[in-house]
Amino acid sequence: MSHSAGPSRNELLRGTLDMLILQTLTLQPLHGYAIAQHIERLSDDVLTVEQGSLYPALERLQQKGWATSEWGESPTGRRARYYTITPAGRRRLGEEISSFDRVLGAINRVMRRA
Amino acid sequence: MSHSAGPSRNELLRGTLDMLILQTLTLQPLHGYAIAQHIERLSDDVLTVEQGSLYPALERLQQKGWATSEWGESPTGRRARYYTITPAGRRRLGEEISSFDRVLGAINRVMRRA
DNA sequence: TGGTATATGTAGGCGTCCTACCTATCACAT
DNA sequence: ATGTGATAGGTAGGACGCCTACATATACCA
Repeated sequence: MSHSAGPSRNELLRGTLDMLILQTLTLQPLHGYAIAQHIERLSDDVLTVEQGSLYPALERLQQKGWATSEWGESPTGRRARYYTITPAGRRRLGEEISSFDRVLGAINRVMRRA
Repeated sequence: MSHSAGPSRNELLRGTLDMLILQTLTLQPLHGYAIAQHIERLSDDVLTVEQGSLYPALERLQQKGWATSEWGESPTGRRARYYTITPAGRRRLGEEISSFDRVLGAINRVMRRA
């Protein structure tokens, strides 16, 4: 175990993982482990990306045609699968952002702070 | 059917329904159907609250002690179960709002718009 | 020699939501 | 009178997305 005690609370809004991964891949192709680290660090460790969520998500993105992958070598010299966002993936990301903002605005109106 | 064709897209962020219901109940005790309408209308019909989501959610809230209910009569003269938020429910609502804002801030940082 | 970080994955379970259904009452139009 | 739509409450079954836990392997360092 790398961190202190306490039940690691589930800090990820359901349905946002694909968006976060696609956004991360707009910067550069990355392997899964690095994608997770990037999301966790940019979020100041508020978000956690478990392997059991990450790899199925990456599999989904490929099946939908939003990312491709190929084996490569990480900076540390280990084998790693590098993921690249596709043009369809960029379009999809735009749609997910729009939808997210739309729903978020709606939530804020219900919460009386729009 | 009351609305036009097309697969009614799932417009509700997973995990936010309890928060939206509790927030609605801070205004006044309401019955389930009216809660759903209130959320839908305040959200400009962006959010939809299906009965299959609503009633299990209300059941959850009662089991957790965040709301109580009693039978009453709606303005239209029909029998209706009125839900009231408890003090514990108000505390819970505060926690859910804090958590939501924390995660939202984190997402915005990852999406590079914090 | 063993532990930690890196790296990829799978299996099984769980909660939340949706679809689809059912019942019932009341208002209103046909 | 008949039926349609809005109001009102509910259940059953399944899909989906995430988590926990496990399994494997390599590189590096103490």
